[in-house]
Amino acid sequence: MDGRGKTAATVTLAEVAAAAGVGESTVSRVLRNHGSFSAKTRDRVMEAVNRLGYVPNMIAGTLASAGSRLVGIVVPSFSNIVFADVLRGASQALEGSGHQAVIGVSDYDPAREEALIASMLSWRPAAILLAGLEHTDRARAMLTGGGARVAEMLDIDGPGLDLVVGFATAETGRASARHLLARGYRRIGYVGHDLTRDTRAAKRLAGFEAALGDAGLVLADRDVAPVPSSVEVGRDGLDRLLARSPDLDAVYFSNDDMAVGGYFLCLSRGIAIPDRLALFGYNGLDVARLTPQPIATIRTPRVRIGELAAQLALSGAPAQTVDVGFEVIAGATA
Amino acid sequence: MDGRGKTAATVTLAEVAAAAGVGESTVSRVLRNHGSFSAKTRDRVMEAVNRLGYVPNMIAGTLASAGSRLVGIVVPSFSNIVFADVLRGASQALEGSGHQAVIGVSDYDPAREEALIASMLSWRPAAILLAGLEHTDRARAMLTGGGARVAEMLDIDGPGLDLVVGFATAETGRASARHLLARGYRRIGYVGHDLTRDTRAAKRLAGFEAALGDAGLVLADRDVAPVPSSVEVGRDGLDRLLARSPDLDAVYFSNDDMAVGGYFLCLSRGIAIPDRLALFGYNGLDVARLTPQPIATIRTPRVRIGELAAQLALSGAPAQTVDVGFEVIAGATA
DNA sequence: AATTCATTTGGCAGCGCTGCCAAAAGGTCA
DNA sequence: TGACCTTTTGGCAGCGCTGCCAAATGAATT
Repeated sequence: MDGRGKTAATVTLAEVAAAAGVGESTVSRVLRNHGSFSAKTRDRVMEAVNRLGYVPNMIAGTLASAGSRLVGIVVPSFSNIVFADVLRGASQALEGSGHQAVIGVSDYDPAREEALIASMLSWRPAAILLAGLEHTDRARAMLTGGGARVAEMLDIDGPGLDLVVGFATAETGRASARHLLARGYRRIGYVGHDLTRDTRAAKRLAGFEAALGDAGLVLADRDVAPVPSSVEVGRDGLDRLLARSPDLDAVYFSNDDMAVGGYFLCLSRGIAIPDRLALFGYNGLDVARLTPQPIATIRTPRVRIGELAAQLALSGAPAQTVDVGFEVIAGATA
Repeated sequence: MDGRGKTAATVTLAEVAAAAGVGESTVSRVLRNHGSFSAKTRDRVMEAVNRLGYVPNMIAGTLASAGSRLVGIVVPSFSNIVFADVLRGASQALEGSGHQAVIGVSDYDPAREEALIASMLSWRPAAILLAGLEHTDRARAMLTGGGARVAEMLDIDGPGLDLVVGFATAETGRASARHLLARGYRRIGYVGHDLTRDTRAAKRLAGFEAALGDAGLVLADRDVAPVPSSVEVGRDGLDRLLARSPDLDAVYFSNDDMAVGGYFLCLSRGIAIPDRLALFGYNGLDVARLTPQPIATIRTPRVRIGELAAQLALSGAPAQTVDVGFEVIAGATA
């Protein structure tokens, strides 16, 4: 137990073969349940495997057979429930097919994403799953090299590299605006977080503003904090926004974390929801549906997106874009 | 573009060597910046690498050099912020040292954890990071095989296999009880989730009850739902608990998700907090600190735990248990 | 018993890279 | 100029496994 990863006495296939008194290829066939062998042989081999505590070496197996059972996944963050759900869906799908997820976090940084993609490709993964359609040119070039299938998840507003699984991001913003407009709200503000990093949040806002424009309106005011989204940032953003524009009758938040923060501010201040102020979020977050008044939001099938992306990427499906849709949840705050 | 992961025309080290007019080992040395070579040679090699778009094959490299730069991480869930934070910490640490995280989700199932460990070991990882100290015997046996360093995270209440990084789980329960007792609460209930799967939640409850016992008290009532924790389960659990035992003056929740659900129930019902009912959670969850009244809870350094576990496992540190401690956050609900 | 065919098995050449060693090239000094 | 030392370089044998092919075995048929 010296602490170094020296693999003291690793048992190899050849040793198992010798112990079982069969050839190496026979052991390999039995272990992979591939090709034919007699029941007697199988028992002999399995006995030796268990007795010696043999653990197959995927590194060698992959090298020999060309084509790994690894799948690279790059997400912007672990903390955002959106990506946690996507990862969950993807893991589920991978589990079934005997693949392993190699996961990296880009922290919403395209350069980090590029670096992660490069290092993942060096493991010759069967597929790479990414969030969104925005990548550096070099990342694109590496991915189109042809080695691995590529699935871009969550956003379908634009051309993809291979597989694209998601929903129309800008359209979610438009739908949110239409919902508020249909309920008669006219003096609408926006509370958001770092839009330069979170390009999908920026697309939602663009769609939202476009729909307001169609109705002859503009965003009355906005507060955008250059930091990641959180309950706190939503609360403080709404606080600032209302200080500047007390006459707003509705606020669109960049996501449900932010909206929950706004909701808490209203609770603390005794601001009547939705009569005095309507709130609209984005994500269908668990906690936002269970506040005393469920928060109006957009629900997207995130787990399904991860699952479908993984399935398609591993099934050899042709390059395509799959729109899984989204749903407006009316809630009680708008 | 037939969709199969065939790696159309993969460039190999040998091809780069030929293109640069040098030997294979020279290319290898330059690429790994290891051993000596002249500046002129380096430029020639790098030019060829870029021109051909060479991507090193880690599979082959690892096989040849014995010892991979993969680190296996098995967590019970992606959705629970605790593990998201631990993963974030671990990823950060791995990033710096040029390692890749291979992540699996056990869904709180020891058998699945065992299967994941087995399949990760077949990638000959440098280390394996796990949540908690509870594992199947076979999992333990595989892990002590010596191939990879092992770090068990979050819980230090018991013997570990190698490295253990966390805090005294039962003691968090005791501290929670002492806090409530010090504030004068005596009729205390518990609202929890699936304790057979979440063994750490069970340990917290055991500690909590032990501290009550020290004060000559017992848990007045409890509601335990056999499902994963969520805001909704906490809300409904408190609802049931209060229907049965309306005279409780405080409730301990299995975690902050659950406590937030309870808090929302109180808001809806107009139950005065903490005068009529005190609430105590566990986790130091973002949203629980931002409710109009911050929820009393225990904060643990989760990101730090992931980071430290990864660092120690990769640094060749001797087997040891590191207690990173925890903190009682008084909040406004107890 | 001889022939044919299907099933089961073993041998061995790589997969692409690294580590080791020996050889070549370059520098220094007498 | 030649001996000696240092730096740089190339060759090649594996790492542990899989895929291919040929050989051995067994069953069925004439």
